[in-house]
Amino acid sequence: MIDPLSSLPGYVLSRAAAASLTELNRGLAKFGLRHSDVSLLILVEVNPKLTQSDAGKLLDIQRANMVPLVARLLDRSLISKEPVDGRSQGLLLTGKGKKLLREVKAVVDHHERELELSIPERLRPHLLPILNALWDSIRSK
Amino acid sequence: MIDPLSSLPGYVLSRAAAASLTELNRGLAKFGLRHSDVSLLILVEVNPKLTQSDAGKLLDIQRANMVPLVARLLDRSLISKEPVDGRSQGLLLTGKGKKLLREVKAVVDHHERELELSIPERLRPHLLPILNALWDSIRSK
DNA sequence: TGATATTGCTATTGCCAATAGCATTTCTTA
DNA sequence: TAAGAAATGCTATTGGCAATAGCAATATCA
Repeated sequence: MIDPLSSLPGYVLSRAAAASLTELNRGLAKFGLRHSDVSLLILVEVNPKLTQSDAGKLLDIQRANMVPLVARLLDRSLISKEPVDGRSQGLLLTGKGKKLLREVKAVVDHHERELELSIPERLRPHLLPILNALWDSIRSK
Repeated sequence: MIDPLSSLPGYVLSRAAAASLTELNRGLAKFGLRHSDVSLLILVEVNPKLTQSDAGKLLDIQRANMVPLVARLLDRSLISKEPVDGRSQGLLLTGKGKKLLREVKAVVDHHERELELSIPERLRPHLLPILNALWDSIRSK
């Protein structure tokens, strides 16, 4: 059985990412969270009062799609909103959010470490530069 | 605005993949195809009479999810089925499928080339080995 | 001030992956 | 060879995520 796809970077990139997400989401399930929730929590943690729109720009998620994501975390009191001006509100981690995030981060860290270890040692230094170069260039189109 | 996510390989992998897929799907739209359609077409082209289940294994798509995918391509007469034994059927490209695939491949090739060119030259030789290592290791869990 | 941009939102659509379960056929092995 | 196990294709459903179009309120800028 011939696999003509494993020589296509774009295809392998997508497959690897899908498999990695499935794996990560499996680990996050016990918190009732998805990877997108976690990415927002991490982002808000280091950027308190970040606007929902700005978060979307960093996460590459459109405004309209941020709504249910933020709403879910609000419902669970993991984040809160605080008015910045008449139309925008800053996002903040609640105490509950901070506490949960500490546990969640252990899962994320483990996942990231496994990912690093899964490639040959000599290639590891190139992992992040390559991925970031890909992202930067595609996103800026 | 601090971006704590760009140092997480798993996160950047997913973002890069999502952006890459969006880009590719934009190019495929004029054929009324999605990336998943194309991956199956390419796979069947080099593996005539490949079983739907085996295709799923290579594509990392579950049996149940192969059904609508195959159905769509059958409806458009891009592939056909031929009995292999009492329960399985082999997939084949039709003439129409082969013809369309030739055009589609130009778009895919262009996309893949852009991807390669988007990373610094010295990193290019590492691109496929890294991605394939990631995929292999995650998938085999 | 008037035009333009931004923010957050509603509503909808489509793709994709996961899960559970079913009938039929094939394989295995005792 | 008969019985249990596995494989194949499928139905049906669910949930997550991204894309699009459009709206009201607010802010910005010429």
